Amino acid sequence: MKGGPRLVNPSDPKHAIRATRAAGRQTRSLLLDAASGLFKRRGLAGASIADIAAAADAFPSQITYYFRTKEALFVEAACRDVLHLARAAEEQAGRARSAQDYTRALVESVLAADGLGFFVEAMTLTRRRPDLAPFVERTIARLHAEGLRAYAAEIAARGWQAPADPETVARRFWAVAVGVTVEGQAMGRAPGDLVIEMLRLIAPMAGEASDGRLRLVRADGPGR
Amino acid sequence: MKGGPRLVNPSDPKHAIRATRAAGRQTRSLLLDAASGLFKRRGLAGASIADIAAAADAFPSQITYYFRTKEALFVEAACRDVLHLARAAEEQAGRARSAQDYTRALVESVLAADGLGFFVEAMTLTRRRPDLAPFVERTIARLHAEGLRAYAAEIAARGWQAPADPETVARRFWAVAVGVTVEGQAMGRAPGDLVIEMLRLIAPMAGEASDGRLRLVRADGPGR
DNA sequence: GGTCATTCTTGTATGCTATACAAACAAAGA
DNA sequence: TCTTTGTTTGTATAGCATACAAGAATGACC
Repeated sequence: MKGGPRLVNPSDPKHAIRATRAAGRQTRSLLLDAASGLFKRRGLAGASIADIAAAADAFPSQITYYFRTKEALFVEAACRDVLHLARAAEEQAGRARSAQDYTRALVESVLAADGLGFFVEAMTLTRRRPDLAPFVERTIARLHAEGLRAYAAEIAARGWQAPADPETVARRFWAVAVGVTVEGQAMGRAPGDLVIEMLRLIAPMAGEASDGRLRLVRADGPGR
Repeated sequence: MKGGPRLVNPSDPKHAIRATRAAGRQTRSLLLDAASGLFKRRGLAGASIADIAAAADAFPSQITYYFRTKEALFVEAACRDVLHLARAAEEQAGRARSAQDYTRALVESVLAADGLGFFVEAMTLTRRRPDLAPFVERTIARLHAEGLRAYAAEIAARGWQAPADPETVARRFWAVAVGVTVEGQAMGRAPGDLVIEMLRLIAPMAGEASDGRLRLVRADGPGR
């Protein structure tokens, strides 16, 4: 039949194509970048496939070729983004000299420029698209685990004592960050206000005493 | 010109039509009910205007007539729903005999059947549709204020002492509820797990002592 | 170097959806 | 009865995601 039509990914139509050749990897990456930028600003419904393709200097069909659906692209971009965000926040916090500064730097970075809002939309999307849930779940698990590692490393390196196990603190941190982000979005609050609100929320969980100081103390100190 | 076409709401095209006649009020209400049911289960993008109209035995055009846009209908339905949810939760909690039971009943009702997920989507929608933000903001303010009133009433009626002012507790409660709901959705956790998680999160804020008991005590007791 | 399968790009077609719009119809009030 | 206003019924349209077709590039193997 003189070639005939070649079906896209005939072996397993459920999975997105992992670009193998250099050009393909490049295109895929450019699409992800463009999607990040537009989705972050306008949300899932606010950015069309045509917009994204145009921003990446590509064809709309290339999006369906590499990601199957717009929503799959959205989730992949959001997950990649939030992991970058978390890494940047931890790096920023790593320069802190006290437990209080550490927490504040972490919170400020995470809430800055509404980086979480993007990922929150991906989280809520999984209700309608359960097939994309595993991707998001893995990302949340990594957030907890990597935050856990960074937290544990900080504690060990600085000789502090933690008021709760790192995993619990990490889960609390992200749950509260999500809640504050969403409410802040809806109420149109400035990032600075969100930081203060979140610090107030997580401080007692992190072990803030009534005098406003964190209970993180040196292991050889008077704490615990 | 023999009548001619009658433009929809020519005076102010920005506002939805408040039904005045009995039939109109009925139609509007049926549409809201149908929208609540479908949106709650399938989300904004998961339910089409045609679906909702069919469920309400109405015409798609009637939705645009009464609500201008699908998203406005979504927000109105979500806000109405979450206020009902809050009222039901407070009524449920009102039967509690201890401060611990009060908190637990409140949390269980709010997290039951994912009633918050619907409203969370409305909150995040305001980023893309700032014109709908005032509606959501007013609802959040009412949630805080009514929860505040109920909380204050409980405190006064039972002679308990609060560890923080009611407004602060209300804001913390809702922020944490939102965060736990979203993470629970994404991680596919059962409602029971969410209740436990949220109780752990808000307990220290509500004044839980290290022995697990809330610090809410009778005013003539040993507390505070 | 020729053959061929695979990957990727380019382009078109389609079905669905929200919504704008037109006009008939119903219900009051003058 | 006539007019105004609210409501219903019906049609048209533009935008969208995506399915699909087929050429073009790439690389492996003989």
